Amino acid sequence: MTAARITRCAQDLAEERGLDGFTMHDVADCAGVSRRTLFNYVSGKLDAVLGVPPAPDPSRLIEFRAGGPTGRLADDVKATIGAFLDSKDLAPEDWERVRRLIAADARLHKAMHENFAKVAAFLADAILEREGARFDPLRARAAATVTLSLFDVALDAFVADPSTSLAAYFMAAFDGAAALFD
Amino acid sequence: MTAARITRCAQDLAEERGLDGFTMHDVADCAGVSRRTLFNYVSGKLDAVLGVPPAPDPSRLIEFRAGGPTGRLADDVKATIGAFLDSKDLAPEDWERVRRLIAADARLHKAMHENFAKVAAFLADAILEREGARFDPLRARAAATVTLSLFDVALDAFVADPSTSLAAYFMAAFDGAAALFD
DNA sequence: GCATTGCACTAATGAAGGTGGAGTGCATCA
DNA sequence: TGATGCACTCCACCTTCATTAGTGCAATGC
Repeated sequence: MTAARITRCAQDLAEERGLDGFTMHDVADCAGVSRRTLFNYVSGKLDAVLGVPPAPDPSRLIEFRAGGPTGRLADDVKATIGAFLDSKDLAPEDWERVRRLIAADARLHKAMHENFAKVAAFLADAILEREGARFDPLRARAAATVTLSLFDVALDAFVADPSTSLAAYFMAAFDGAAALFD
Repeated sequence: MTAARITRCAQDLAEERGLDGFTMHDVADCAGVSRRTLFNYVSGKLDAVLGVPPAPDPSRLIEFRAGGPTGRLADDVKATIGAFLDSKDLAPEDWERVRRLIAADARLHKAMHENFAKVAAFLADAILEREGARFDPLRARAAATVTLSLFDVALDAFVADPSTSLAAYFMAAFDGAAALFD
């Protein structure tokens, strides 16, 4: 449908001409909507190219806040973020294209980081709710920052070598960080 | 002596005029050395203002690589970084001035981050040596990135509220991250 | 003999100005 | 009610220029 068409057009144009080589008017023409309408589907140019970011699954968040799915915080963070990262159901060649685009322009890399930063902040709030007084604001901040930095590690690894999925790299980075705190 | 004089002059000038409002020639005149000699003491303008970064203590690094001081990785990382952050022996009012300068100019904040990034990379190498095959490159990268992000949390907290030392904030952030992996 | 310094050079940065296009609000239309 | 046209603001990027940061090298002085 329209959002997918927009993404495909934006990616085609970005690969051909680079991020600065096409306008949102070009994308709109390609996708068959007006430029104004385009912004009803994507929040900006970078998201047009990257595709609409997935929304966190409300039921998983409810479960997480209630202490699930396993009861162990680390495992539950892992499961929740892993599911989020896997929720973007792209074919391998689409992931490969996203990877190439991210590698080619630091602004896209930064946008990925920033999109995930929102998720990490959300998760920190959820941790505060779930864990109560055990987590003060500094701890919540540390948790969010660490989660985000592990995403960065995973993203860098994915861009460098896409034979492993972003979610799997995140899991590995998470385990690596856990080993630091053994 | 000379390095301390350079730092004091650079800080005076930075507080009066902002980072762009004085030249290295001004600092040199104030400190009583030539501009050329100034660079024998500091690597650049930002380090003139922040003071020369401490060097990691070689004996502590040797101890760390050998599996010390306690044998538990998390405790040893904490102890080693804590000692490093405490090794800059400034009076409270000097720390307060550094804090004000960092808060006033993002470039100084960034320089602090980058100075610590070198330490974090060093530590990751030391972890690789100490822990051997248990830590592959991705794990080492995750460890370094997490350590650096916890420094960022500590630095932000210190700039916002300097009633606690940078080292103590780092310890608290480290414990907060450890709680994430419980 | 080594640290300081002067000098000349390159590289980097900030300021200022301009521009195209991103992003947004609002009214109209189908 | 969603799509669209239109007008507007804001912003990122580019260019130009001047200043200064940073650096290498040779000379000097203690």
